[in-house]
Amino acid sequence: MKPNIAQTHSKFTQKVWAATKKIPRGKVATYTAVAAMIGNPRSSRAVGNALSQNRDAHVPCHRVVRSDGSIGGFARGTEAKIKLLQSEGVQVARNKVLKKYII
DNA sequence: AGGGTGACCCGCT
DNA sequence: CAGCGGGCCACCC
Repeated sequence: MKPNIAQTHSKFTQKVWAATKKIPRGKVATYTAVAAMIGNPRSSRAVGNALSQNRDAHVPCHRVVRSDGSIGGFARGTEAKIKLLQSEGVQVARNKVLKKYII
């Protein structure tokens, strides 16, 4: 269960968003990669948590996928996430982004 | 301080 | 290739 979403975001969460913003259009990064960018290569799970808190489009959270290329999650649904990626030129097949697009 | 949850990951079967 | 189990981490009550 997810009670109420806190408005005050921790340092960690902000770092996650900052790293996510750096992902270039047309490319994608894995949760682990983002975790590594902020200096916590093992916090991939926590990264997913942080991104789930972000409901705004200012952060390209749709450019973050799983390490195996599978889509992962998205507040507005997996379908929407895939569409966004494709609209940016990222090819998706069988609910997975091609490895070549992963940084 | 402790327990539960989640947009994860990896190894084994 | 799919399913299961155990491990990791940050955050909430």
